[in-house]
This record gives sequence, C-alpha cells and structure tokens, in this order.
Amino acid sequence: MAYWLVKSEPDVYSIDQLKKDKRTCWDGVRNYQARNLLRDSMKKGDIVLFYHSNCAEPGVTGIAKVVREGYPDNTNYKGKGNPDPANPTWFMVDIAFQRKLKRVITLAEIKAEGRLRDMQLVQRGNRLSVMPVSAAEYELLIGME
DNA sequence: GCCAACGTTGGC
DNA sequence: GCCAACGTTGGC
Repeated sequence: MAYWLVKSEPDVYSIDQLKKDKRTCWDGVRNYQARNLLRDSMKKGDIVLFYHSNCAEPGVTGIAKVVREGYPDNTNYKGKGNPDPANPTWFMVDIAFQRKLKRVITLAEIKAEGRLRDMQLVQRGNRLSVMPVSAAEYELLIGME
C-alpha cells in the first residue's frame, strides 16, 4: 500500500465537500507527471492526504482512500469530449472520504519539521497536484495532528 | 495582487 | 531541436 498527497483549492473542491459527497472522481488533472501517477501507480486502498492549496491557510486537512484505480478522464477536453476516446490522454481515480484531521497541519508546520524536508510538497517550485508520500512521512505528519 | 517557478506551445 | 513567449500554479 502506498501513500499520496493531492492538492485542491478549497474554493474549487474542499475536504468538507468530499465529506458531503463521500466519494468523488479526481478528474481534471492536466499534467503528464501527475497523469502517470493516476494511471499507473495509484492502487485501490492507497491512502491519500488531502491538501488545501491557494488559500489563507494551506495545509493537509484530511484523509481519503483510493477506491477506483486509474481510468480514462474523457471529459473536459477544453469543454468537449476526448476526440479519440479509444486512446485517452488523461486519467483519473476515484477517492472516498475517510476523515477530516482534527486540525489543519499547515504548510508552515511541515516546512518547520526538518524530518519532512524531503517531501515533494516542500521542494522548490513544486506544482504537481498529485505526488507520492513515503510511509515514514505519512506517519510523521499524522503524528503532528 | 505580485511574482517566482515551471510546463507547454509554436516559430524557426 | 532550440528557445522565447505565454499560461498556470501557488505561496505570500
């Protein structure tokens, strides 16, 4: 089993929305590196840290689980369907709500924790919206809750 | 709203 | 295949 972190702008899709929906398809990812992870690496049962970006208090806000492995995301090709559905470019997974953290583990705290300095999240110029997290990093982070 | 960092696009 | 222009992300 692996661990992941996904970013979402709370104005667009928040942890509270996921809690309400119970599960959602993680669509709209339009980055090839992230696409490869969605398509090839994320497995059913994997744990996903839910991160709020581009907001007043960026940080990890909850935990979700992969409930459906990568399948074609044929929508939203600039507003239209995939011109070639047999050969999809973009993929998505389904994730289900697990729980909200008791509090937000903020980006500032993560940066301040030296043992988390290798997390992709805090690497320079990181813009990936889906990224792997090691088991050790996951445990440490959850321990800060 | 600013700006740095990065990906993508397109001319050549 | 190079590289400048442009668009997007995301912290601050």
